[in-house]
Amino acid sequence: MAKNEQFVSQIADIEADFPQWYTDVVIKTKLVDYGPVKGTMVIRPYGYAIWENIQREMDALFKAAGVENAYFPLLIPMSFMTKEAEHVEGFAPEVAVVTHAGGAKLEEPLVVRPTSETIIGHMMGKWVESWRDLPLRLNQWCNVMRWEKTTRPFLRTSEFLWQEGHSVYASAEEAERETENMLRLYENFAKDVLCMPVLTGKKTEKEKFAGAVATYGMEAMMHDGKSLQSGTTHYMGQNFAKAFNVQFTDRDGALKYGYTMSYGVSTRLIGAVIMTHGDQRGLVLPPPVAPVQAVIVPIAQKKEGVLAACRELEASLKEAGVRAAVDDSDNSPGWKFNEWEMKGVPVRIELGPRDIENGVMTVFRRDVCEKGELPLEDAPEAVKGLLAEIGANMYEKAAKRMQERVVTAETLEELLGGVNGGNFVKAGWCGCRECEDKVKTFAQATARVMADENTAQNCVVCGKPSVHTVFFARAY
RNA sequence: UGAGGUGUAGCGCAGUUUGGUAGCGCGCUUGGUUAGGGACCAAGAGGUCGCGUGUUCAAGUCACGUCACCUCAACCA
Repeated sequence: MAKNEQFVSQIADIEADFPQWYTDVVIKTKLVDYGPVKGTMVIRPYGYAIWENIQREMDALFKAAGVENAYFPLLIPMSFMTKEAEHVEGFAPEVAVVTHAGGAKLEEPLVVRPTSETIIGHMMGKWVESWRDLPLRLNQWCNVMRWEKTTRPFLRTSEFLWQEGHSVYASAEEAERETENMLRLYENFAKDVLCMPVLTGKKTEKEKFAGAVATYGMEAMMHDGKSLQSGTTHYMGQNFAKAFNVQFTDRDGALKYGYTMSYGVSTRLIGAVIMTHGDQRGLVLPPPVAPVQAVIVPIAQKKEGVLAACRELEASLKEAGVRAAVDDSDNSPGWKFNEWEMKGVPVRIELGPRDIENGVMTVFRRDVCEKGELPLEDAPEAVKGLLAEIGANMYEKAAKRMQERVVTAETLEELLGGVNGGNFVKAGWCGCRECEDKVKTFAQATARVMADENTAQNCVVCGKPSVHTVFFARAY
């Protein structure tokens, strides 16, 4: 018991020191380790398995929507980056540049992709000739590099894994619609797969992607009330099409520029999941992405028949499509309980001589930390039902917390009070950059997304009529 | 880039004030006993005290320099 307390105390207090709690959890649960180059992280097998599950689930949605996977080069000629003026301005400070290769200085420096709009735009310019080639809808799973000044595992690292989707359409309407559709796809993914509620909406001019006409984002609320941008979609208009000559001959025989859009989510989603669902014991993983959904802990495992019964249960769960595992290590049961709880496994099954005798299994739910008993008969169906219930409960819990912590403000003081209390603050905004900047200076909060409808009367800063109702929050 | 802090075993730390044989807890290895919430006993392995220069009979400890990391600020689809 004393030992347990000592161990648990190694994880920072989630209420008192949330950033430290986060760091403790990602390191101690062996999700990641720090890389030798500053700002990089090594994703360990347990962390990578979460990413694989995210990839698989999201890929299925993309395929169903008609998006195809492709791959483009890591290195981009510097000249590509400079073709779109705003784009280069936005990314220049954080690109890594390759100046030497093959033992000699390169004629033209190459940038390590911070995002692939330019190189994909370049290729699309070659591939698109006719209206029959459109729409062209591609996605790639890859790594990108952005040389950030301060980093934190998953939330902001110099190199990270993501998917970036890029599409060209013949008309502005279609491209804009796709931008909003993809935002909705992300929102549903957050809900159904990550059990995570998000706020979605259009970004302000100040916050939009470098080179975009419009950016939409989804923002998740972390335990401390700060916001984490967890996915974005961008409508580019013809900005990139013109920079990269993405032209096609339309039905009417006229040569026209296409309309492009892009969208992406990254390993940051893992950080969002950790910070949304985690508790004082460590991770709480949504069942759809948990590498192990049900761990079986044998009790008195050296006793005749115990381990065999565990294996049998494991096999039947796997048969039913549950990611199950038996922990037959030499550690004591208590040690295993704590270890797997810290690692966020949704369901733990304890199986000992007593259970086997009674034809039951002891079942522990990670989301509510409660133990119960279920009959061993029909265990796979029961566990599957439990996993679904856990997922639904995790979403409800997080959604309720978010709802409770969205407040409105009429004045800057109220806004400051709101974000200080760990809330998202819904407030009116006149639409000018000066007022947006004042909020940042006064309350260290930024406009996360704009609500679909303007429901506020006046701008929270200057008092002029409100043009957009904005969700302000402190952000990671 | 500004301010502050920390570098001692895999992890967490004590030791630095006042220079004198390198320590503790956890983890790890081996053997045994255990097992329903981080078990116990015994025996082990593991360190150029971030790096460099200097002072000294003697430096983890003092001085100067340097590097790395952390926190806050700034920066940041």
